[in-house]
Amino acid sequence: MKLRIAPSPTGYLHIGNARTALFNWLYARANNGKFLVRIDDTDTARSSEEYMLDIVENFKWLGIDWDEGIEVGGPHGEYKQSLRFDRYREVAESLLSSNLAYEDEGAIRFKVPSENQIKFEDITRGAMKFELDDVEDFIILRSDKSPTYHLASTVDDIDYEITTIARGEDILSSTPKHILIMQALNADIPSFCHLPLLFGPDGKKLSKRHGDTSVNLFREQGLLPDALFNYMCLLGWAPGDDLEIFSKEIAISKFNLDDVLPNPAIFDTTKLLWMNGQYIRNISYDKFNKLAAEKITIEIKRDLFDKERERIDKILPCVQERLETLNDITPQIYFLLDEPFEVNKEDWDSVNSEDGQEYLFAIRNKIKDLENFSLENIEKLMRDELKTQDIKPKVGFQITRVSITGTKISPPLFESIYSLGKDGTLARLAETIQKL
RNA sequence: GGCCCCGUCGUCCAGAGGCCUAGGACGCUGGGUUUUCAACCCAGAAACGCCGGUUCGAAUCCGGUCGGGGCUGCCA
Repeated sequence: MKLRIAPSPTGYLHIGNARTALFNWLYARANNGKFLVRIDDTDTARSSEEYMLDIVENFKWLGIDWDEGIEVGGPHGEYKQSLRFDRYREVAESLLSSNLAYEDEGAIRFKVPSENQIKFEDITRGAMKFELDDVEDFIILRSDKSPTYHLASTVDDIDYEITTIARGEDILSSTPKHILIMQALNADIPSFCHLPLLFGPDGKKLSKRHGDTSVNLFREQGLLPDALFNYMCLLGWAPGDDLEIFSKEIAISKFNLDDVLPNPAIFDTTKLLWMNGQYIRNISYDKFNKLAAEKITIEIKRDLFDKERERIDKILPCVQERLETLNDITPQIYFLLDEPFEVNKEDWDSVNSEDGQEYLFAIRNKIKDLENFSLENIEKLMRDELKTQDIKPKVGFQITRVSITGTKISPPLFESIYSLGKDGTLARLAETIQKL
């Protein structure tokens, strides 16, 4: 069994293409088959090297690997259609000379036999039947002698011995043309599977007009590849037993193209974000720490100082619990960086009170005298002072939070203070008190 | 218009004649926990497009209808 994905490098890797690649990959892996990646760049005007690199790079990022094709090589050259135009011309010429095609204004058209029909079995859709009367003679070689998609794709599928073609449903109506070419070339007809399309929230084929739907974007937004992978699996398929969060291994062990739903799915990022949060919470501390450092560095556009790293290390476990994407990290740890510190005016006003101010003075003096600046001692000190003054936690803690972190929304208070360190905390408190 | 595909909660999925007074998840609403935001826990609202037929019995099979979508390029 051999499957393939054949992206056209006319744009960054699109989420729809990624999903198609994923299902092909899963099916190949589930059946001990081969998976091949080739580049369908017959549209030379719109294709670019940059897009090709992006597509390949993002397949890898998602954890999709391949046994044959672009970059990894194989018995059929470089797996780029733009390098095989001679081969396609040769096939077009042979079709021409055997009278199965004809010239039309410099182009070559395939002659579709009339009064006949093409039947095939689609893996997810069952029996398909097309009347050839409805299929026009179609161009296989353009007047500039470049091949069209129908020709190039079909010739490659034959030459590379693809046994199962699983692609988007948008090509379902073109399949009779491809079968026609295969028959004309006396090739074996592979199995076909037309996967349901991914729709945007408006119920239309997912495309540019729905905004950026590239895999890149999700990557930049701080999605984990495993989370995206898992989520895409769920678009048109499920492993059963109401299992929703699962590993690639599980997916491979359960996957079957037969089970893929024939109806389109709307790509909605809400659940994806939730799932990403689940994945973030499940990765190891070390891995999270590494990812977080990378993200922060990118966002503040400089390396972290050792002191900053120490502080961030302390708070990260708390941060890991309250994230949706990796991009949510920096705002939460920003108060620990050696960057200009600012208190949000609105937040300050909403937590400011006379009791609060008194509390601030008191804990500042107590912290100054605190010898062992441990998490436990900080908590004890702050709770004791609450009792001394007989005020509610909210009154004392919230004003402290804003003084220390600059905002009402932050990681847990004691951990934040502990991470900031004694000197840092005293400095922040002093700064606030001075402004009173 | 023609050809083709599709139709279960707002969304994703379960359901392959009786286990369905339709299940799970996200989201939503309410509650709990709580020093903020999250996370977490509990509860709730929420769907078989419609009409016929087959059958003792249909979300499941058939027909029609309506609705949505795709293709209809010398794009893929």
